[in-house]
Amino acid sequence: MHILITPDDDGGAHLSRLDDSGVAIGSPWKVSAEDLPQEVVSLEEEQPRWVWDTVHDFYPRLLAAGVRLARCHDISLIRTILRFSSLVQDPRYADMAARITGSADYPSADAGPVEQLQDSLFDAPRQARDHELTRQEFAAQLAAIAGSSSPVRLRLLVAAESAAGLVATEMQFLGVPWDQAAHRGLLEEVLGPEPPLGQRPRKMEALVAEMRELLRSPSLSPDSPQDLLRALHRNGIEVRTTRQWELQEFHHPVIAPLLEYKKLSRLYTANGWSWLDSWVRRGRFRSDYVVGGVVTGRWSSRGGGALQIPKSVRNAVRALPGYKLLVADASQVEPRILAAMSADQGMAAAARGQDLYAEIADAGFGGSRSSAKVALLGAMYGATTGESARLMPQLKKLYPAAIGLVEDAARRGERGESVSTWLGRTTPPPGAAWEAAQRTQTQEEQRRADSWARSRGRFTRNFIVQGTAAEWAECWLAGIRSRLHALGAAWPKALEGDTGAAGSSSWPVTGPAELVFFLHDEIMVHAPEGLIPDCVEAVESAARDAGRLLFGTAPVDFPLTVAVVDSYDQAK
DNA sequence: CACCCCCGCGCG
DNA sequence: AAAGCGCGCGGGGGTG
Repeated sequence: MHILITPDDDGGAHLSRLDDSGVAIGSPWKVSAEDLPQEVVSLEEEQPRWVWDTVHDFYPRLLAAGVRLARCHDISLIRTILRFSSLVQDPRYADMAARITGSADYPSADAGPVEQLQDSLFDAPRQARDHELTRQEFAAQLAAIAGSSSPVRLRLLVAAESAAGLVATEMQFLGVPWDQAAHRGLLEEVLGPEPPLGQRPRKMEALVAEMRELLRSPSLSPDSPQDLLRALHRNGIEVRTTRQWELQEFHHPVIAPLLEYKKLSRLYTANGWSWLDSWVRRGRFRSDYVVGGVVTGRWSSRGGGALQIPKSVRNAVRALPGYKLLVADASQVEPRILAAMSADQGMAAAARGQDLYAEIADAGFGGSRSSAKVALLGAMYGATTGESARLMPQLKKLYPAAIGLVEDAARRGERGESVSTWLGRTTPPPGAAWEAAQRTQTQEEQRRADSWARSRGRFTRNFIVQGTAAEWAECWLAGIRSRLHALGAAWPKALEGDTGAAGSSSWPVTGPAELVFFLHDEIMVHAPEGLIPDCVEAVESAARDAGRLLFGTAPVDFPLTVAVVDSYDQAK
């Protein structure tokens, strides 16, 4: 059973029941903004799949009203996947998706078959038409999937991606528990007291004075790469850039304070007092998570640099009293994914244990784990120089199927072709740069075309691995979510309305064990101490399930590193 | 003034 | 110059 829900101008919604092909069962009905949460709760008892254009339309306010939903189909997220997927063979959905994403006046423009609805059924014809057009797109998505070369894979991807939309919204709603006082203490210790507006923190100012002295540049402005570069050159330090790793190569008294300054400056500008004031409220750091925000299918984030929380401030991420943070990290996901997708027997054998790199080192790199790791990362990223490139032939001899798979993906990219992940997410078309590269005349143009092709090859090479790893991670995440949801339902209602344990009276307790963070191959659950063993079991069984869902019986393990801690810095 | 690009660095 | 993949963000500096 599907229930389609679309927005109204007055904050209410239009709802309708749809069958398994997306065909309407009966007529849509209208629900006011006020009645919506209760209506949704009672419909949820039928265990429907909620169908909406985007999770943003309704889910945030449903969460605020204390409503959680089990499953959905997120038309916008699925549009992004299906419009390019090479598994979809009928071009009609891609055309529809192009119209929707490309023209601002859709859906009112291309009404077509629904014109007859105009005069009847509703007092608000335009919204009725929007509801019907949304239904039509949903039906078109189902048809595209059913007619694809692998409905099984696409259905899994659609379920995982839609569940990801729910998790992302829930994580944004909850926020990462953040101890503001601990963060301030840490800043004060490293940078000195919070400076007045327009001034540097004391410890940074002291380093600036020291550098000006050492470089005999009284007006040096270390925040300006140009200015800094000139000052370094005047003192015989012939760096080409002011990057850390390059500065490290030089021996000069100014290097140490300069590197220290850069470190402090980073903390101050990226996660200092103003960051705290902008992004942390009532003990929670909240950010927008953008599911499918990366071409490969990874998430991106908007606001506060949520996916770049530096190690140096992770001590401020703290469980509330009586709670713990469960931090689980999937080890070496990308090489394991490569082993499974390529069905490379040798690499799969190496991927059966806890440390894949060590196994590969023993198999062909004289036991050198670091060599094995550099070689494998180079193979997945497309290294062309240095140690990594030098080790490639040996790696290819050991694992011909695995290395063949990424090399084939690279060749396809170089030719301007597309590649796909295991579940069917496909690279977007190369676009104008590729067209231009086809019409080279001068040598310079040819050189740039070659450079573009190599770059595209590195992208497609990595895309299949990074993208499939993202699919595994979303399946893992969805599995954790549904297990925690079940745990929550079984948990005594004691926590309901109880804000004492949380210590922050204004925070709604919406469930006992919460997914609060996700970072590509790592998750964080915030849960009462007593529930932690169940959460660990949930996280581990979800990882096993994710491997089976994608790769069936393929003999590749996806082991986790699990830590139960009070603050994030204690993990790993 | 807004806008855009580059630089550098944080994360996986 | 470019440089092994994918991101977001803040600051500098130039442009209109």
